[in-house]
Amino acid sequence: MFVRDGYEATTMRAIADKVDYTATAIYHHFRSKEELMLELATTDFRALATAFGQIGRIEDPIERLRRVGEAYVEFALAHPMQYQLMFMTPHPVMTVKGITRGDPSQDAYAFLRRIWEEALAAGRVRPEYTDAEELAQMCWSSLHGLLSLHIVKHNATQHGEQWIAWRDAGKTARRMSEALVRGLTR
Amino acid sequence: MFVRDGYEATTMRAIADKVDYTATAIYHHFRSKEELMLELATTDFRALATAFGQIGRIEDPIERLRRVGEAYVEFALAHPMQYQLMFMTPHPVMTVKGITRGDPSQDAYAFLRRIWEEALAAGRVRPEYTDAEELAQMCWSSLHGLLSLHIVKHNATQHGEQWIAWRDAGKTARRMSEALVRGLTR
DNA sequence: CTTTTTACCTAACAGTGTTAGGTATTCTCG
DNA sequence: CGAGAATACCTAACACTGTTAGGTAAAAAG
Repeated sequence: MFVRDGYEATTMRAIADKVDYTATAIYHHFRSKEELMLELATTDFRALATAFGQIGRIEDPIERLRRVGEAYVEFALAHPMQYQLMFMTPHPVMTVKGITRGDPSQDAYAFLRRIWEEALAAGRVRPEYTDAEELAQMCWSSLHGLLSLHIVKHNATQHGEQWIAWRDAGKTARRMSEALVRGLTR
Repeated sequence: MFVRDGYEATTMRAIADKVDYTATAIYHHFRSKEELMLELATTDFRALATAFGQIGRIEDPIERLRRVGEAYVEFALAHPMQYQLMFMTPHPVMTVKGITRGDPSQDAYAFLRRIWEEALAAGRVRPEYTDAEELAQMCWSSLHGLLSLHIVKHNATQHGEQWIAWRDAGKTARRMSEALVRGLTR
């Protein structure tokens, strides 16, 4: 229901009706609506983290970059609601259970930044770019933009007309990343 | 109040209190909360549209692309709430007053697509990219990603810790666009 | 077999956007 | 100028939201 109708549109009473309980019964198992949503999302977030752990072993930083992008896109498209919760809500829940930030194997952003640090050290980057933080933010932003637009567009087209002839998200994301990396490296 | 606290957090009663009226008084001037917000946003949206009209006269498509990106970024950073309303909410208000879609001088996306159509016709694009729609979506997405992350990060940091060492949005946007365009053109 | 914990319910609260119905004030025009 | 109409605003209230208080029956513990 969260994925189909969105967080706001899914009411506690509607959830309770679905499982033949009262809304108040839910509060004996979860402290709040937010915590319920979070509990549902946590499993999938951990799956993303472990996928990153696998990728961490790849030697070539640019190849690792491609793979981490792929995994990220795959996650966002498979779990749009979780993605929305994590990166598109004004009140992001900072500390998702079991995901400590700062640890590259679990924190997507720090992982991405480290890749660029290695690429910089290896002399693979164009001279005008020297800031790993900036490079990471560029890469993340471009993918996030495509994914978030696809997610809100998907929600919007359920309730009306479609405006733009959207191309396949996964394919466009890959080709965009290729172009961006081509423009950043030498 | 909409810009400072966000759309949801700004209640009709709070707005009414601020101007020493009752909440119901507002409904004699605006049909709903959404229409009130829209009325406030419309002025700024038109400003963006006219800015695009000015840029439309530039000959070189790539130079025009740079300028349209600049104007877009400037708008988003100056009017974060309007930007959020337009591109980041699941229920986008499709028909903003005075902005008819499909018209390149007013519709940002169609404008961007036309630029790439011209660039393709002029042979300025790498052979692996032949779809103006895809090219437009890549450019728009990358800027949107950076801007939307900055906007939600700005909202988030008001209520707590900051997570990422964000670089200046305008500068990063420009350098990212440069890299992307470099990777797309020849 | 008693006691405590658990699981669930009915009512209700405080808050939201919004509407119905009524009352002054202002405007229109003969 | 003055009667009628339109406007501007108010108080109550509705339907909905997440959430809490307090009570009841069943299950678990000792």
